[in-house]
Amino acid sequence: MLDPKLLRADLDAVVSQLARKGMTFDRAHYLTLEADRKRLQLESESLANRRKEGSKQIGQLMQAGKIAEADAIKEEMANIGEAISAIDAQFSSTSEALDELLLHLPNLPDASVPDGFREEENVVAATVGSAPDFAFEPKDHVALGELHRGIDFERASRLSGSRFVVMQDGFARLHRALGQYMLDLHSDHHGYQETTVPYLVDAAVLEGTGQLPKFKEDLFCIPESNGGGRERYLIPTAEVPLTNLFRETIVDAQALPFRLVAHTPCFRAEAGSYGRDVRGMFRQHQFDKVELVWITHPASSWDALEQLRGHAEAVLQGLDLHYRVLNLCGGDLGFSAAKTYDLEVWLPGQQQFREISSCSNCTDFQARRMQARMRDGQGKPELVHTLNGSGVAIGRCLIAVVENYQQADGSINIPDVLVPYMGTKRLIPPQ
RNA sequence: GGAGGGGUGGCAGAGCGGUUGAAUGCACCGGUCUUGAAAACCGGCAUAGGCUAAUACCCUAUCGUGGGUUCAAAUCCCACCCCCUCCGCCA
Repeated sequence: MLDPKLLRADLDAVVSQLARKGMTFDRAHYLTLEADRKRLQLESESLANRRKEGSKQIGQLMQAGKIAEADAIKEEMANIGEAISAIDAQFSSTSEALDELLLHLPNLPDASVPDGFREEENVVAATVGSAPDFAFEPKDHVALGELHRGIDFERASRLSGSRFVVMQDGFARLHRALGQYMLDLHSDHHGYQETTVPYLVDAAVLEGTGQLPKFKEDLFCIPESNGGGRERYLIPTAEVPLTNLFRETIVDAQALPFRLVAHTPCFRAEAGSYGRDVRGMFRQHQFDKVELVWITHPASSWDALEQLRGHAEAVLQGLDLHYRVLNLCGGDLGFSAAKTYDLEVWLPGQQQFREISSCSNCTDFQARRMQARMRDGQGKPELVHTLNGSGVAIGRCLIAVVENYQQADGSINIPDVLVPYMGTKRLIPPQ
């Protein structure tokens, strides 16, 4: 959420910054609501003040035994009470409308974010390594999965429909190895605190990180089967529970930054992507991901973003994969992000770079929604900054490994860092 | 699933219809004392919203959450959420 005070103080700046994200802001609607809010709030509060004073007097008169005088004021206060309820009804409906409007506004892009609205306008910040040079026609992961009998879409769809996968044998093992490798790398070498989290969370938690209320159709919702009860949502990323660990808390600034890592499944309805990436397991309703989250002092979040990006890159470097880093343009930024680096890995099967990680600084946008704060010295509590990044998407990483490490005979070499987890240096297709 | 107990400031813990944003203790900050530290003593110390140039003053709200009763609710009533103990069941 943006700071409501910023909208009041410098609406022009907010409007032009939102425009960089491709968002048109309804100025007139906002100004009307804001004017109403101010008028109604002032009115309601001054009436409440009179009632408070009156009630105090009644208390004093009653104790002094002046019942008749007390009764007179009681009558007056009863009228004020009615006036207050009338004003408050209007006030709460305008302030709800205002909150609703505010909850739907995305974070503002940082100055270092390039202009643009299309994917092609993202800026390549770095390109690392080089594509493997195959002396044969490389297969994609679907063909390799078939050859190794390691990936089974057909049986998965019989269980759950499209966009689900079953993996077995070497592929299943590779999937596990990748998760372990990433978790160990981040917790042992990058200083992250390994964390396990719930996969089902309340709506308020998703509101905290910005998935709700605007993107409900992207989520799987789980009502309790007995009809009543509360609704919970399957997490679309571990960013949601990890970041919300700090909701409604005030931490000591000395304890910052907090750096957390979790390996979880992620669930996405993919409502807006019918027909996209239908082949293979690139885009699934359920996938595993190792997620990195930082909770920082507001003064150090930009430095943290560079470090976070480095930690995600280290995963790919360890696997010796070819990738590039994009500085996303304003129009391509996510709802909560002020700046995002995407890591795209080279997939020989598709002959292109595809997203495997996204690292974002959300500044105080999520912190304000969650009321995640810190206390620095004697001052008032201040909002923290939150960052998140994939470190990295496991299923997509598996695709990258098998496609990049395939051999002419269809076997797949195992990257050195994974050998301890795999117990073998090579996956050989079954006869 | 059954039976009880409980949610109050950073923590512990009083208050159970009236000038209570809330006693007291701990923690924390400032000061006195001390060569220094500790102890002791004195003072300060919630959060949010509004107004505002202001992190000043003032106003409003907040004692798990939401409703209700009342001139007035931390205190009474209702619903819900969460936590704890015991029993049963269970990965």
